[in-house]
Amino acid sequence: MSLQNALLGVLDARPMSGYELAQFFDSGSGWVWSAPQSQIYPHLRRMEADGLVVAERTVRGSKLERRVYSLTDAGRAALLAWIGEYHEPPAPRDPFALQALLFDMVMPEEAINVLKAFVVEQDRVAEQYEAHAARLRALDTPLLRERLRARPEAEHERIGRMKAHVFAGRAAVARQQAAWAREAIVLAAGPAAGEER
Amino acid sequence: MSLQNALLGVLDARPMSGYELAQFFDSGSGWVWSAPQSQIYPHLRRMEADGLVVAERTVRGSKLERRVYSLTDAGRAALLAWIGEYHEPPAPRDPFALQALLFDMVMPEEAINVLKAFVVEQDRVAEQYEAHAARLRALDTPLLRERLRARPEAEHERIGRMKAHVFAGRAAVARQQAAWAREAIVLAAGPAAGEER
DNA sequence: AGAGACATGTAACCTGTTACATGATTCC
DNA sequence: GGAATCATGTAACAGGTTACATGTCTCT
Repeated sequence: MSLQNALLGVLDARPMSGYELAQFFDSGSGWVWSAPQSQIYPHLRRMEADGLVVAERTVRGSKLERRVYSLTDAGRAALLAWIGEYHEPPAPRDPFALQALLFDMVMPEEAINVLKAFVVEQDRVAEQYEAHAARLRALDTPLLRERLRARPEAEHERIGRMKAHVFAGRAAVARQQAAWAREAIVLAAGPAAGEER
Repeated sequence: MSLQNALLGVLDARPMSGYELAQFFDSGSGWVWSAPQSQIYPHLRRMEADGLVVAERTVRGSKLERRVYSLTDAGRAALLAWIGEYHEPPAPRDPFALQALLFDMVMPEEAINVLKAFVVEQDRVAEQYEAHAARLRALDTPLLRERLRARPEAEHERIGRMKAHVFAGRAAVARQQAAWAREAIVLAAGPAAGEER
């Protein structure tokens, strides 16, 4: 269901082709949801069959067709219903926590190397999230600007702050995990030489 | 791959039947990984065919068969190799963040209700994680005790602290998310009556 | 003429979910 | 005798991944 709502949510900002949506979710911009092309094209067709979106066929040059999808009233209604309801979180499935739970089975140096790579990665993603949060707060991303065109100007700042806060939250989680991993490195090293009291 | 490593990781503590493993991952104890029975039984058969585990068939009563699986050397080696290597995190896919990004589309009260339910849930799971971390730190869970029987006593405390730290980390993330959601409630409410300066 | 972006799709496979099916054993 | 638990599975489906296939347009 979530892929569908992600697609509907982006199409609410502006109509897009499958290609544009695939770019959005395949890399970079799709920071809370990602999906490959091969999942997006068929799903758009299904959503069209279900009446959630309509495709306008347009031609670039003389032959190259694009199908530009936009929300129908039914699609928008389905999206709003989903957003307005609380949904149980998915079952926990955290490969890294699983790995970390078993670190006592390997040599400390191995665990520490894995943890260091984790720290680097978490700090990296935290920076990305923070940068994106800043752009949203400044109302300075292409998609947000499209979105705000349909909204009264008085709301713009509140909307920007709400969306920025989502990414700030992701960033905070990543920072937290990096800090956690740094503590884990100390625990994995154990009572090391030079650290005895 | 992770289901497989989760199974191997539990079997390292002690041999178990599919039924016991299914109970472990279906509810409660499987806090970092979960999987239904229907996934576990076939996977154990596959791991047996791959030589990662061996099943000892035993009979309870006069007819009821159980297959008790234990690690082979190959299984243990595969597990250790996985634990000792850094693995790229899975593509981000966070249904709640997606929902939160779109809260500006619905009425503030609706968003706030969803956020309140989220806070309750995150605080609840944080408590569970904290409780489990405390039990691990006290070396007081059945599975950990089994595990420690194969370890020199001098290591017990370090192992307990490392495992507890994993759950403490999950708890910290949950607390963080709850705090984030409380801030989000304020932002969603916006400049409300009585709050003007 | 060729490289790279534009544009849409299919096929095979793996993982995970929901529901169903079957029977034995233990405890009250 | 009946309920709960023990015990092992299958089938159909939904969601996601990797790789392949095809052709157009734009810019150099």
